[in-house]
Amino acid sequence: MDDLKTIISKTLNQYQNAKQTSFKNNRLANYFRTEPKRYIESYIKRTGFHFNYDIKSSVGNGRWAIIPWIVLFDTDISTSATEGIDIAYLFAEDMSKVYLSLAQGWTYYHNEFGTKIGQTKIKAVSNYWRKNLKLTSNTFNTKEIHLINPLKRYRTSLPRGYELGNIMSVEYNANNLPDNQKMEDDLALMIQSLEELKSKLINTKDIDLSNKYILSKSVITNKHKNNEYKKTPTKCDYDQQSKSNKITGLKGERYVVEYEKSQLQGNKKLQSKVEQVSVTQGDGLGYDILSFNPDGSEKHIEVKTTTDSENIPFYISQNERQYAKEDNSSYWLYRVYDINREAKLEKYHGNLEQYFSFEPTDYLALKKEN
DNA sequence: GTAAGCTGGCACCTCGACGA
DNA sequence: TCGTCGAGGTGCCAGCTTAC
Repeated sequence: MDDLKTIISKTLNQYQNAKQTSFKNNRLANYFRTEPKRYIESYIKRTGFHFNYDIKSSVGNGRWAIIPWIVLFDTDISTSATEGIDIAYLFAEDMSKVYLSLAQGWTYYHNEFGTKIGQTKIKAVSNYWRKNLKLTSNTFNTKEIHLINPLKRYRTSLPRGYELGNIMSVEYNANNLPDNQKMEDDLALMIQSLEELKSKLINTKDIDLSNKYILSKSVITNKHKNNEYKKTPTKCDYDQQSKSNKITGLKGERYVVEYEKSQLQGNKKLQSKVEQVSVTQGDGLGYDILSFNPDGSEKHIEVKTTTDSENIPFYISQNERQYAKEDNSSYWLYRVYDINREAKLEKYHGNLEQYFSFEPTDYLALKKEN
């Protein structure tokens, strides 16, 4: 199986020649349809990211595409390259470069608004996300990307749509591709950004609703100090951000696993049973880490991690609160903070009501009966 | 008035998924 | 295995707009 760098390098080097040959049963086209999916899937499994995803790639259907692409979807918010927001490798027409981009599907805007207005709309939404996402790394920038020759006339609006749909990106020059490890690291950071964006959507099941919300520019988000509500395009949901920040969360969980093992150094049998169940069994158990007390009784540890101080509030669901009450004797909440500097840990045992106050952050709206 | 550019509609192509 | 259908993409063409 080829790695990410090899896949991208092969495409950059061979695509223009391949375009001169028949599209049907083309070797590069077949390679491009299968190999990126295979590699990225194995990468996600290896890294332990937990989200529902799909991977697609295209060099065109029936004809060679001007801009070949590889797309990684979070299927909660996007299932097609034509709509929603996803992570895309977009190859420049002249194959001089490829962008890893947090990208919007252009066809949605095209079909909804037509080419001219659609371009204005998609640009507005890109700008919105640029302002409202934290740039977690200096790797990415929010400059416009250049996939096509601006002096050339194109029959299709797709390439320009891809350019305008870019929210943030990193450019890889064909003559100076980074090593595979750097590409994987960038992909991990981009997944982190996508998950942050997902947490800020108005409705993750309806991207159309979120787009309309952004385009309306009448955004009610933050609770004002005087219990009034103000209109602002900025959301500051620290809790949601914390929840969505998979990388930070995984780092925190791994930190706790190592910490717990260090506490069980005298009992190798118990030490070997410490398990990151959020990865091995999924999120449904109500806790992240299975560990043990020295007497062998189980500890069910929920890990809450932030990059900032311990005073930053964190998100906890109603189910998690309920689980803490029901599993009072075994339940622990480990609060990991300053994870990117010198990680620190605070531990809370049993019912969380004695340690924290809780504020509701979401409401379920039920239609009133007439 | 005319030519060039832009846009949307439509036709057509291939591929992959799915069901009979 | 074969037929059907949807997805994703491009080319052609007519109609509208704009610049000279």
